[in-house]
Amino acid sequence: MTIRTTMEADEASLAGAVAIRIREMLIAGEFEPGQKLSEHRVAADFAVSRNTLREAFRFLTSQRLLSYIPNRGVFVVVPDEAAIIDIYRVRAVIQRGAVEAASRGHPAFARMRVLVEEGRELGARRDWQKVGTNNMEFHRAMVGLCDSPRLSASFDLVLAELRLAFGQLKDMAHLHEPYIDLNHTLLRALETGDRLASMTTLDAYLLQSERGVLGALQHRRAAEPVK
Amino acid sequence: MTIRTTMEADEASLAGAVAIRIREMLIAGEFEPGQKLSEHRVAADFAVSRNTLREAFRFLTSQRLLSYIPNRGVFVVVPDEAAIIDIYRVRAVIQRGAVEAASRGHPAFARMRVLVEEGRELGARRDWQKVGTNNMEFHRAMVGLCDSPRLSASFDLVLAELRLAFGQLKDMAHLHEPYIDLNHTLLRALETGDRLASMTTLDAYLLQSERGVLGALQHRRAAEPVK
DNA sequence: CGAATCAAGATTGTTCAACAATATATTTTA
DNA sequence: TAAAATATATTGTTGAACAATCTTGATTCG
Repeated sequence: MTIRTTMEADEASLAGAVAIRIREMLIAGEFEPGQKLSEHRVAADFAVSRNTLREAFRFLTSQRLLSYIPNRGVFVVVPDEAAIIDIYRVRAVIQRGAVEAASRGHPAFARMRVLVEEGRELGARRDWQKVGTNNMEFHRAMVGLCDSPRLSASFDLVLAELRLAFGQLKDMAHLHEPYIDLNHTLLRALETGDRLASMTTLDAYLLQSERGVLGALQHRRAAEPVK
Repeated sequence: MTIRTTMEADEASLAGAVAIRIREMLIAGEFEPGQKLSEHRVAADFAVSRNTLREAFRFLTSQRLLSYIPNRGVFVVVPDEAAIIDIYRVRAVIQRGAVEAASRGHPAFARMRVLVEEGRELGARRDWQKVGTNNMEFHRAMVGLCDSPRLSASFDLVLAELRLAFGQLKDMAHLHEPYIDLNHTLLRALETGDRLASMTTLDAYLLQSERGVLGALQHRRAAEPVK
């Protein structure tokens, strides 16, 4: 009997399962940015009742993946520049907290090491899709240094939003390539307990990553203006 | 047409209104800690349908005020020691971020000043209930220094959880009294741009506050053991 | 022609009743 | 007494229905 405290979507219930499926479709970019999700249609597509679907919608809205306008319905969120900037502000605060919380021999390091290695292999294979996921997993693991379920949950939230943003970009191609090495450098600094180097590397990563996303975002805006 | 992006409960919809009412009752301690909330009964009490109530429950679950166990129902969350410790870990990370983000003449300072003043008056009147609320509002305002809606949202989440914990304590009497002056000191350090003093004062506040809550919590456990 | 008005039409908001699936309580049996 | 079986209550989910609100398109008027 697992307790569902917070935001882990429960596959147990149908509503939860539907929420998970929709979330994966959102992250995979299978909906148009800003698209309206009709209760009738989506309920029919997933073969569930409207009431059940509405529960799933509520869940995804609380995850900031869908936006909800009373009496008008539910829409696919399109993270704009302000959202990206804010997301990276959250990341900076939380991940700096992780640097300060880092203690020698913390179990999170093991996972980070595995992920760095995996990242290298994926990079060699030019599988940029998976490199992106791997990169996020690495930073998720890093936040694990805080040993704080709530900080991890908050971090997961902005990360999911970031994935949504990625999914909406056309060619995020090798947007993540440069970070394979940066992550390695960061991990080494963390493991040796060098706070200053860790902070510097982290800040460099965040700045570069944010710029990359903002750039790609602007590129899209230019290609596909307001309709 | 206000967009409901995130977690602001929408009074617009009935489900949202019910969620807000239940949340206020939770924070006011009008439910037993750990109490099960029957869908039938609560739906009848609030004169809404089960489906609508379930939407409200989902919302409050995402707020970590209710816990949800599939096929068993929804229960009033009882923050334990681990939760309190984690909450203060989140507070430390976010509020330290606020200290670093603090910039001269930031609008948040105005509000903080008002709240410090109000806190003094409430303290003089021995209205400890409102002193508690005022204290939380002060720190909420402080997080506003980050200018990050998402950090504020995360902070609101843990603060709501903390209020739930307070509501479950019998005599939180003047648990908040010492902080009236500490908040003033903190504000002064922030406004003068003295990062070091700000950090020191913040850490002192968080440590003291956490101890106070943990102590009160242990006191309750002793008085009312597991049934 | 353009803007405001008004009436369909569609969508969301909410309820209700029903039934299946699961958990809880009670009784029976060993 | 302990385990098993039954009965009862609760949650999970559905479908239909109707009210409230939004959207659309035609109509009218300036």
